[in-house]
Amino acid sequence: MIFQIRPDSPIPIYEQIVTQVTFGIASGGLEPGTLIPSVRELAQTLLVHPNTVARAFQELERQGVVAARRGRGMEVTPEAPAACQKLRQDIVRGRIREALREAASSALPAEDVRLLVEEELARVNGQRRRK
Amino acid sequence: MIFQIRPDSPIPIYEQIVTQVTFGIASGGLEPGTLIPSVRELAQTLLVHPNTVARAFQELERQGVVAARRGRGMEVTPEAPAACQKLRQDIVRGRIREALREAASSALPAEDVRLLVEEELARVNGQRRRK
Amino acid sequence: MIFQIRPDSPIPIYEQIVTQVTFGIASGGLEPGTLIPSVRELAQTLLVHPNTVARAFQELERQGVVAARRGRGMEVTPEAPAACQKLRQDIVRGRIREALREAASSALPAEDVRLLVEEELARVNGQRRRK
Amino acid sequence: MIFQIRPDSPIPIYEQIVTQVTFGIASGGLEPGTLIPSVRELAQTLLVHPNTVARAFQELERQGVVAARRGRGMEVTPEAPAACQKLRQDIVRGRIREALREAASSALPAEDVRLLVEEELARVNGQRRRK
DNA sequence: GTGGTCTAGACCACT
DNA sequence: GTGGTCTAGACCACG
Repeated sequence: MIFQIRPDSPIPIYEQIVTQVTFGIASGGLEPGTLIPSVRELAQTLLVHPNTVARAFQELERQGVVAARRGRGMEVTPEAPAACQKLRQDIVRGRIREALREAASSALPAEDVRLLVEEELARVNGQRRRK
Repeated sequence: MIFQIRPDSPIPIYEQIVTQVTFGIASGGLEPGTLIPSVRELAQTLLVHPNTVARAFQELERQGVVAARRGRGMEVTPEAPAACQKLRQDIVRGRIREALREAASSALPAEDVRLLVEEELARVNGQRRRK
Repeated sequence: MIFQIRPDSPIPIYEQIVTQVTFGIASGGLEPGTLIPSVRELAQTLLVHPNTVARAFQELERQGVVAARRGRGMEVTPEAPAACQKLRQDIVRGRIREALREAASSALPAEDVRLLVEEELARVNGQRRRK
Repeated sequence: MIFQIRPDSPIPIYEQIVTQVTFGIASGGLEPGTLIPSVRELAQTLLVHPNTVARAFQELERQGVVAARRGRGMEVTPEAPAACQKLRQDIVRGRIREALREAASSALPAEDVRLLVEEELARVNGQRRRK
C-alpha cells in the first residue's frame, strides 16, 4: 500500500489515513490477517506525528476493521473487507452527493454542471491511466 | 435571496455565507449598486451571531465583490458579477474534482463511480424540479 | 475655496472638511468676518450628507474658529487665522512625525528612509507646480 | 522580536500586529521556517485578547507570509522575506506620501514643510541612537 | 440606522 | 500544547 498524505489538505491527516486504509482493505490490497505497519513505522514513512497515526488506528479499531494482536501488532479482521467495501461506497457517494448538492444550490444551469462533471471525470480517468 | 445555513456542516458558517452571497451575485439575484442585507438583519434571519456575518462580509469585501459605504451599508461592486461567476464555477468545479479524485483513489471501478455520479445527479435534479 | 473630499479615504469626511476649512483660514483664503457656505449648500456641492457637514461645522464652532451669527450663517472669527495657523502646523507636524516614527520602527536603514522622503517630497512639489 | 502596541492609536491593534510582524520578517528578525509566537503567548505579552492576535495572524496567513502548521503553530514561509521587504517599503512610503500630501494641501510654504521634515527626521534619528 | 474593533470565554479538532 | 470558530455583548465612528 502506498499512502498519499496531503498535510495541507483541509481533511485532517488522521482521517486521510483512516480512509486510505479503508480503501486499501476494500480494494483487496490489504487482506484479513495481514499485520498493518506499526504506529512508529508508519509515522516515520509518512513524516507524521506518531500520535496522529495512533489516532487513526484507534478509529480503525473502533470501526472493527483492524484489531490489536497482543505482542504482534494490528491485524486486518476477517469482517473488514465486506465492511470496508460498504464504507467505501458510502464515503464516495457522500462526497459526490455533497459536491452536486452545492452545484445545485449555486444556480448554475444543470447542463453546465453536467459539463463540469464530465470534464472532471475525464480528467481523473486520464490521470488514472497515466499512473 | 434565500440563504440556507447548515450550522452543523464542517464548513464554517461564515464561509457558507460567503459562498451563498457569491452564488447570489453570480446568478443575478444581487445586482451591482444594490445594498446587501445589513449585518444585523442577516444575522437575525440566519439565527447566527452578527460577528459571524460581519466576518463573512469582511471576506467578501476583501475579495472586492462588495464595498462598504460608510454609514449606509455594503454595496455590490460593478466588477462583482463577472468575478462571482468565475468564482462560482471554480468553487463548484473544485468540489467536484475533489470528490472524483477521492473516488479514483478508492480504487472503485470507473463504471461504479460513473453509476454513483449518475444516481446523485438524477437525485439532485429531481429535488430541484420538485422545489 | 475648493474642497477635495475623498469619500474612500480612511480619514472621516467630516474631519476632511474640518482640516480643509482650517487650512483655508490659515492660508488666508477665508478671512475673518466671511460667511462660510451653509450646511445645505456645502453638502450639495460636496455630494455629502448634510449631517456630515453639520458635524464638521459643529467641530469648527467648538474650536472657536467659526461662530454662528443668528439669521445670517456662520462667520469666521477674528481669532481664527492665528489659531488656524498654529493648528495647521501642529497637524502637519503630527502627521509627519507619525510617518517617520513608523519608518524608524520598521528597521529600514536611515538612509533608505531619507531617500523615500526625498522622493516623495519631490513628487509632491512636482504636483504642486503642475496645478 | 519586541512588539510595541499602542492601544489608543487610531490604527487597529490587529493591524499594528500585522505590520510589526511584517517588519520583523523584513528585517530578518523572523526567518523562514521559524514558528512565530503562539496566539496565546503573544496575547499575554501584548496584554490584548487572543482573538485580536488570531485575527492578525489570519491576515498574515492570507498574505502568504506565514502558514499554519496544524497543532504546532504558524511558520514563516520561504517567500515571506522578499514579500515583507516590499511590503515594508510600500507601507512606509505610503505613510510618508500621505503626510506630505496633506502638508502640500495645507498651503504651508514648501520651505516650511521641509523644515518640519528635517526637524522630525533629526528627532527620530536622535531617539534611535539613544536607544 | 450602518459597519468596525475589541474583550470575554466556550468548544472543537489536530499534534 | 496549537490554531479555528462561534456566541455574547460592549463601545465607537459615521451618515
